[in-house]
Amino acid sequence: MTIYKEDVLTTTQCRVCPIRESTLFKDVLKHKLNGVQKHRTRQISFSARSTVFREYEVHDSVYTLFSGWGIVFKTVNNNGKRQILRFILPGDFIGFQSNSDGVMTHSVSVITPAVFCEFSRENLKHMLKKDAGLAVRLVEMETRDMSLCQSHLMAAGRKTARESISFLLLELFHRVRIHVPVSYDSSTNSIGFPITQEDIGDAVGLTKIHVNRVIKELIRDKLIKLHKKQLTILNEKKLSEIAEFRLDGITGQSLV
Amino acid sequence: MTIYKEDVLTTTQCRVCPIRESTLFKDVLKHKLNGVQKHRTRQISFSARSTVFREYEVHDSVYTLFSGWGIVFKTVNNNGKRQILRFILPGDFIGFQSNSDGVMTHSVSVITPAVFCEFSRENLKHMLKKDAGLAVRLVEMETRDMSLCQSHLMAAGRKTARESISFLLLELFHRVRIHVPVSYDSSTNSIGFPITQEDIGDAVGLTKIHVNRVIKELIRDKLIKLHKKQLTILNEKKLSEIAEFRLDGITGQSLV
DNA sequence: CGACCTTTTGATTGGCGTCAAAATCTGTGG
DNA sequence: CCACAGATTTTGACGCCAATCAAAAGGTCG
Repeated sequence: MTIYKEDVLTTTQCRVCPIRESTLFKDVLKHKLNGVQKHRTRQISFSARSTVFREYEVHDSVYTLFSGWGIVFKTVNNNGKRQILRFILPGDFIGFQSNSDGVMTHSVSVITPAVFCEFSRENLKHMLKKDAGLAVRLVEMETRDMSLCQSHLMAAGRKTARESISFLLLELFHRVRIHVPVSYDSSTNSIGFPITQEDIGDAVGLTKIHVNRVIKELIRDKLIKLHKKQLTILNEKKLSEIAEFRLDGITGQSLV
Repeated sequence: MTIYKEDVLTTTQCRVCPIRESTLFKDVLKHKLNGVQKHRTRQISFSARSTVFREYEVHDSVYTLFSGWGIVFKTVNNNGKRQILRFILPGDFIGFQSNSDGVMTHSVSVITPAVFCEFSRENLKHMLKKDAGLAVRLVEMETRDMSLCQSHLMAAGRKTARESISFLLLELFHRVRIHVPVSYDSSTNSIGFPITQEDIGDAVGLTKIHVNRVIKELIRDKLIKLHKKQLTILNEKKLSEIAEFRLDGITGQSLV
């Protein structure tokens, strides 16, 4: 983990960052950014597969991802197994918790090289208390993440391997397509897809071996193509049926 | 579903209700309750095993549970299987979503006879925009629920049946003990426990048959007792170790 | 008391895990 | 630019946890 930039961001720097529609500070950018930036805000870059913070650690920053992919996960101490709770894409917000001791309930690390913008959680909490609009935006993002988490719970608990994996692929495909358009190639209907089959397994609750068997099936059935870190959706209709996937909850519609 | 009381609640009626510490309207009770109550607020009671609202339906109310137990769940359309996403206890808040079309992403029904207090979601959204304190409280509750959902995802994905079931029993035990003290008997360390083994299975992603086998084991090992809708924790230390259970995230500490 | 719901037990099956190892890809240094 | 080491994917054999099927026993409520 290397500090990319220690000093405070300027408004200009933030404007050029690829912050997507549903990002926490969307409205803030217009008129309150100076307030946000006053307190220990900086960019940090991480090398591939490195750790941002760990479960059980005290950590008092929150982050917005600028570029790269990351994961939020927990580990079973008994057996060391990992469960990925969600994938983080550019524009996503992480690290917020409402407990007062600052002990994290999950770990975050990155898959690819990644750049985050860091904020103080305490400062964010102060701002939330004063700015209802900001708080509402946070609620929105939380409910979207909650909806996704619930879909994953349903997949892990009640769906077959084929269904769960199809769901995850479609979810990531559409999140990238909508929120990270630079990584989406509309001519081939494909996205950059930097995660391993082991990551997929840890997200849906399967072993990498079984993930591989199922993915080969999906490829054999001409539903997807997966090659050189590129994921192509060949038959979205059929895949969506298998996964029982629907776009609501991915789009992140606004409350306002 | 029967309408218990059509007219608006009075402040007095609300005071006597067993609203627990972390309820959404905690602070509001003091000085803003009139505002909350102005718009179509009433009590509704449901008979055991009846439905409050269903996934895919448009539904524009939100609720606080006064008494009884309920569940939030989703159903796999392919095979009709149910996944319980969370159990609702007195004081819990349900029905909030940030999507604008009001189509619910999950179903809610009750286990026991239950009484809810109903609010208009639109009205709540308006209030949120004006009242940062209320929004912050909602964020708090959302993050607590999120933390629980993530724990369940980890259980479903990466824990054994014994571990998952132990976790669920401990979670419910402590939530009742802390938030519904009337249902907790400290002399026997037991709680009223109205759910079936099938409900447990649908929450952790197992069949009722397997749940039964595992629960019999837990009873044989003198970790719990389960009789006549009463759950007794006999060996909390060992059970917590098996489940990797910790109280953080259940207590619902305040952000403020 | 009778119908239905829930729990319990037994027998059998199957989806996915585990173990092992080969094949392929990737990135890094010489 | 190649070589090599480690990471990732792929394949096969085998085992086990939990699902499925079936049915009895016990509880609950009108």
